[in-house]
Amino acid sequence: MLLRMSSLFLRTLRDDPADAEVPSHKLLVRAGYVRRVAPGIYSWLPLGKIVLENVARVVREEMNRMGGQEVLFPALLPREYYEATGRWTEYGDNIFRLRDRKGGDYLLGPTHEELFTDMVKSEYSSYKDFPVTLYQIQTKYRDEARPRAGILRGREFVMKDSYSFDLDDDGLKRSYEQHREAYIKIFDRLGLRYKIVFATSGAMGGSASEEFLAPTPTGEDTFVNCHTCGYAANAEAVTTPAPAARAIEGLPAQQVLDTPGTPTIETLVDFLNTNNGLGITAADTLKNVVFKVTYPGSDKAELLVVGVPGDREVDAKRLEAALAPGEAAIFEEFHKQPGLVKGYIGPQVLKDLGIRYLVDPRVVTGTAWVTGANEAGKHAVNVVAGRDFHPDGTIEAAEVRAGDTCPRCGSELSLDRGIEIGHIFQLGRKYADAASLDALGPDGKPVRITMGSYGVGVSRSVAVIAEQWHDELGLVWPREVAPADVHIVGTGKDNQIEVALQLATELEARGLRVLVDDRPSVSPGVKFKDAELLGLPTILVIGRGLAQGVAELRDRVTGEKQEIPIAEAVERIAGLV
RNA sequence: CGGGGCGUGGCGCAGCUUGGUAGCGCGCUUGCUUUGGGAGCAAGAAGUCGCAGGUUCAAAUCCUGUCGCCCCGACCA
Repeated sequence: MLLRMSSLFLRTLRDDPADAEVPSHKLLVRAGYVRRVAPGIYSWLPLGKIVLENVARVVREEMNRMGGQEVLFPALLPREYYEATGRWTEYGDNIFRLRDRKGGDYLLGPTHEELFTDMVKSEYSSYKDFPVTLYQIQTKYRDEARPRAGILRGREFVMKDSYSFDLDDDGLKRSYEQHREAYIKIFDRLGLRYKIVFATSGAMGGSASEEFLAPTPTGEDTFVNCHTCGYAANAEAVTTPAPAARAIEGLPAQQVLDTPGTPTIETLVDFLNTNNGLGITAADTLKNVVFKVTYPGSDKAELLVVGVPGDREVDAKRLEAALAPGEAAIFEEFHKQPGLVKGYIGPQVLKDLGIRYLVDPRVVTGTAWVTGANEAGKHAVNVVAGRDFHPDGTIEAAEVRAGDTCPRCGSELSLDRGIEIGHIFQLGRKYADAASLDALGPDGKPVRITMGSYGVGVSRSVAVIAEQWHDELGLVWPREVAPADVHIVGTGKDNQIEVALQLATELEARGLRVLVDDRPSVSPGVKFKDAELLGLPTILVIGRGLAQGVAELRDRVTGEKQEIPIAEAVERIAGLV
């Protein structure tokens, strides 16, 4: 492959685009890889298209190597497929919906479980056909509430999604492990730094699940990390170690105190310490937050009170993850529930009111709390779990903080941000059940198929690589995804450009992918800046040393420059691949 | 959906407070010079100032409305 800058469809920009905030967005636009068309929708220019294809190629090679078979489904889908699994409703505003001329409902596929399931069902029917793994690399559409950060979160994006179909749970585990291995190879080859973390399966349903998160300051996912034992989990999926239950006997009886004007934890703690000489902290209080929980397809809302230590907020993401597919909204209509006194809610009365009460795992039997007394201006102290109130269960909804206890080894957890580049999970039989996907077993009885679902953000990976691989001068592509292996710059008033073109041809013949800057009458400074911005891993400058038969070889990663004989430079470059 | 910011040639921006010929840098075109760090000189092309209505002799500028975009949050395989 030989690309000539004199004719390459490329325009680099000297300034950062005004609408870009994150490095990958700024650089991919400035370096002429992508252009914005609409919010969250981007065009790929020649160099960007090459990088995107390179990422797709790596993904494809590793998927094939693990035995996956590539298929391609349409992005434009009729409603029926999503109706059967309830997701036409479940996905809400997040899918692009459209109508054909006859008024039929269609959507642009946000994900393709239904199609894969249906295809396997219609083609395969014997246990002898399984296991099988199918995948596709395809454009997905999601009408995100807020696309952001260039191609890190778009409304149209390229994704590899695959699905494994197995006869039993052991088979599913094997397929899952195979994918995990393949993903490790993929992301290693792409030069990405990433962390594999425990995850929740979200709206997709299913059980075992891990995410591949690329740590970046601009990441949208928060995850915890234990530097002692290696435990890592998405904040949504972190489990809180529950302390051992304590004895209730001998604890002082609960007592109601007048605490006028203390509707918040802060005012309450302040009041009790000042007026009652208690010396408590927010962590000694039990905060009770009321939510309305709705489930897809139903318009009835169920009330739920969540109890967390008063020094912690309820984390909306964790709550949603814990309730999925239910959705929680803050309850505001206190006039409809006279039993719940805003600012003074305590769990003592919830059983009688018939309201479900779930607590943070730290609220174990025998712990005593300062909490609401269900009367305006009154709180109660020494309210003991298991004696004065009986929760309906626990829920992982309290915010996670750096320094929290590792659920595996008890050390302190650290908190980092990352971008999800891959997600693998054992889906189980949700979609197989919806589609009645069975294989006929050796005994003539049907066996329900169990599925795994696995995704790689292909276009997102391009942006994440840019996020992780750049410096103040521009992009620095890992060779495997770079638009070319070498960037040859011809600059000077003699025959430098001619020589650069000759070398480009020679290297191309030896199997390298070459980009040559053969633009006449462009000043050296511009060519150097462009080479740095574009970010090919190796730069060869044919310039002022030409008369002496010398070229300058630059390593874009290390910044190292050396003047060496041209012939030697060519050999060195040829030896890179 | 809540909060903040912004809409002026292809890109980045000034002008708006105090109404009066639409400007700067980059990029683009032509010519000459220049060629190791985003060159110089000269001459050009290109904008109904997001849109609609209003005030006014006169609106990029003031008023009202509206649309769009960006950022933070909510939301989100």
